[in-house]
Amino acid sequence: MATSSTRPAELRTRDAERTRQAILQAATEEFSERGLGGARIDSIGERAGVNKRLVYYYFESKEGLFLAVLEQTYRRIRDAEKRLHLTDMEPADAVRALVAFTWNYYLDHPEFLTLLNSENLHRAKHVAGLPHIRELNSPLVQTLAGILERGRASGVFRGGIDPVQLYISIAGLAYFYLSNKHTLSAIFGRNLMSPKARSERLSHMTEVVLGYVLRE
Amino acid sequence: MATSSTRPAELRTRDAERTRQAILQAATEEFSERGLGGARIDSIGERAGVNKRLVYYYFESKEGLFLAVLEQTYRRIRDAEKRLHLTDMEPADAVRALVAFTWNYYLDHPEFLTLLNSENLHRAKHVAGLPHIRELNSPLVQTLAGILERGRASGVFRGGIDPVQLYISIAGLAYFYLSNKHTLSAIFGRNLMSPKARSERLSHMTEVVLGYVLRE
Amino acid sequence: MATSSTRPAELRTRDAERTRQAILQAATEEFSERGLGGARIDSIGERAGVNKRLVYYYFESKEGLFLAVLEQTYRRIRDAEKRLHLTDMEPADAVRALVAFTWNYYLDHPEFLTLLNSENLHRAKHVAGLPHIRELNSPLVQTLAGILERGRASGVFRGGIDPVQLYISIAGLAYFYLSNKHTLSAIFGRNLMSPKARSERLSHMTEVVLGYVLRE
Amino acid sequence: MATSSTRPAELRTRDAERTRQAILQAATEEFSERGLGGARIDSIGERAGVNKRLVYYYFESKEGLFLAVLEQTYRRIRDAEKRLHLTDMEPADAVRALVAFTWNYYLDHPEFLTLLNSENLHRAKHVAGLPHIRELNSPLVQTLAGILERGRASGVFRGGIDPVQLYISIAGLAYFYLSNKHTLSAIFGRNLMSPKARSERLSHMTEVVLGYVLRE
DNA sequence: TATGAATGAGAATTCATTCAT
DNA sequence: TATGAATGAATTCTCATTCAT
Repeated sequence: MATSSTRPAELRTRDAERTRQAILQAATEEFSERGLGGARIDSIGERAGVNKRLVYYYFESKEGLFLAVLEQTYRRIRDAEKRLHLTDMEPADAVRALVAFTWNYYLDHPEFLTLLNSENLHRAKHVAGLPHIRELNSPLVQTLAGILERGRASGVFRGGIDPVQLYISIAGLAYFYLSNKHTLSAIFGRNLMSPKARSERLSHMTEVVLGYVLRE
Repeated sequence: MATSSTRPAELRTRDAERTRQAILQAATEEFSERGLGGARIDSIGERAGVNKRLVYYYFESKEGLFLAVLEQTYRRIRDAEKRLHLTDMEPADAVRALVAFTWNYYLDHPEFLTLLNSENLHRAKHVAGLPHIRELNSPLVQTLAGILERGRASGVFRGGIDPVQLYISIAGLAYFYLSNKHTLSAIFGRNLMSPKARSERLSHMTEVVLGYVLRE
Repeated sequence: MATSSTRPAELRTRDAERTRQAILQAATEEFSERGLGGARIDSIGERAGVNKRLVYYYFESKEGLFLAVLEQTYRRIRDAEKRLHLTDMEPADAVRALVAFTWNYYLDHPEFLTLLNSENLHRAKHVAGLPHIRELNSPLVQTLAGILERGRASGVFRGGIDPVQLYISIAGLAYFYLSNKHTLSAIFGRNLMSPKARSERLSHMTEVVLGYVLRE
Repeated sequence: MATSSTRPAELRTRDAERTRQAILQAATEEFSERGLGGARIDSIGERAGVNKRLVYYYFESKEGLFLAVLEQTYRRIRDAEKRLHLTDMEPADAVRALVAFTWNYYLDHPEFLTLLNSENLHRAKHVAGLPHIRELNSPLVQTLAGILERGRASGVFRGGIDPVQLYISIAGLAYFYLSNKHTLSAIFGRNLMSPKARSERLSHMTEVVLGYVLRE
């Protein structure tokens, strides 16, 4: 049991925001590891080092908590994207950077993939109810449109590329590999997550994307 | 009552097999719609129109049933792949056909995507225990290797392409779009599943893959 | 715990109807003693000597069980009313019999009063959803109308009496005394339930009703 | 912040009393609508617009609050009764006035009925513990005794009427109709609370009571 | 093979109440 | 006097699974 007596001193506090964040963090891990259905409120309380009842105090219900986790998860990737500054780069470099960013972000934040899977299993019913849903839309799509246009204008990129399609493709190239790493590793009998394998995957992805956007 | 015990043996067997298949089909739907954790044995019994107890009679446990569903699902896609006959085609046509097949199969069998997600959420623990696990490996990888070599030899394809990477990329281009269609639709505010959108996606995917494999 | 091993032999059976009735009986007592909100499913299971889970197996939910209890309770009083045969009596005797029956039924079935109170606390939301709700209507109102008419025709009863009003009045004369016996006893400091007190109440009620219906 | 500690004492006291009353009023509504078991301290705090913790500050516990509500409720009806001045009237008029008062008070104070039901469900355990319990006793019983005696002496009333019985009967005639208005309306399929229906009920009640007390 | 009845171990959620400020 | 934070003990309900026939 995670009663207050077992909590480390720095958490044994009446700091609401800290408690809220601890729960959110614990929930992100739990939902990410077990899915919405498999996650246990008990377990989230324990991970956060708080009384289970507090989860309800702060988030109303399991679904409310899941929604809060989803929101934070989306917010974080959008924040990371904002720090990319692709517009300062040459078009081809910008595309390379985007592919690398996508790959690395998914690699470093596996919870993003599983949470997305959970939400899609539930047909996006949680995010669909969000008031600011369109803000979850990646600003990268706009940025990418600009990059593609710049590349086309300077003659290095082919024309007629839909930035939404390309954005989805870049994501897909990274996503499938990482999201299905367990079954792929088991079936191919090879470790897809070794440093070498990871490096090869990023190279491959970059080549695929550049092979497509670059004018021959 | 005229129970099966009064029927000739082969009829009894046929009924048994029919019942087994009904359960398997119902389970495929249930697991696909709700995930492993969210699926209900009760619900599977109802969908199959059989007593819940029979589920245990035929499949021992929920996990055993999930494993059987996974096996059948993999078997079916492998069977479909075998009917492709890519070796009879020109290399570029073969790649086009592979991309189209992947897209259409995922489109027609959404359960494949969600079941794979579920299994990966559980770190492939079910398929990992399969005795014939390597048979789940797609023969297409070998076929694709041959196609790439043929293309390279005839000068239409670039060299140095890893067939495993390419296979995963083709899958990923289709998978991400379809697996995340709910969140993507909600966030982009556009219907990704309209006939037009689907057709555009396939075109895009094909261009990306051909852009990569074709020698400039 | 009320596991099967603690159940008496005659209940340790797979007789569905008997189990159902045992639960219904236990629930009637529990709801009657503690109200809908105060009743405990655990406690009902224990009283019935069955696994708590069975309550849900047979009645879906606490509210479903409450509804079943209400239905049975109404059915029972209607059945008892049917056995009265008031139409065979002289009008004044019939009224006397009706008053006595009402008093005695409430006295012998205190659960009827408390269940009715609970249902009214919930604004009749359970019975309101019953398909055959009008069948809960007492046939006595029709019978009483006939008695009043016979009495009026033979000159012993006054005219213009609304049978619904009179039916409610007779019920009310008994109901208030019995339903509020605890507070009344506490406040008046006298035992309202002694045989003498009970007999006096019935006499009083009878006089009040006859004083009203009889022509002076 | 300018807290109450900076205010003069009598203002602080007035605020405290106001808060207490707000809680009491909110609790009356909550207990009345949901019963003792169904009432929520949270909800009472919200209704009163005060922090839930204050409820405990002023009333110790949920039961303590319920008791305070009961006391106030009884006090109010007794106060209203005191304003009746039945002794100034002719006996028959006094009885008419008492019936009308009872009916109208119950009609205007539905919380009295439900609170009484709650307290009886709990076998009067709260009021039983009150030190001044006999003060809850209606002075009307004494008054009624006097009226009955006056009426008998002047030859308009019959003799031998127990004022306690009559008091309970008058209450019962109103109580049952109003307390069970939801089930009765549902079952009879007619609106018992329309102005016409209410007026008819009062007429009926008055006739019943007068029919009983008046000498023929 | 088939089924209705029964169960124990959880699971989410509720709620009165107390703590710390 | 007032309040937000925190808690433990229920309580309803769920669910995979087993029993008995």
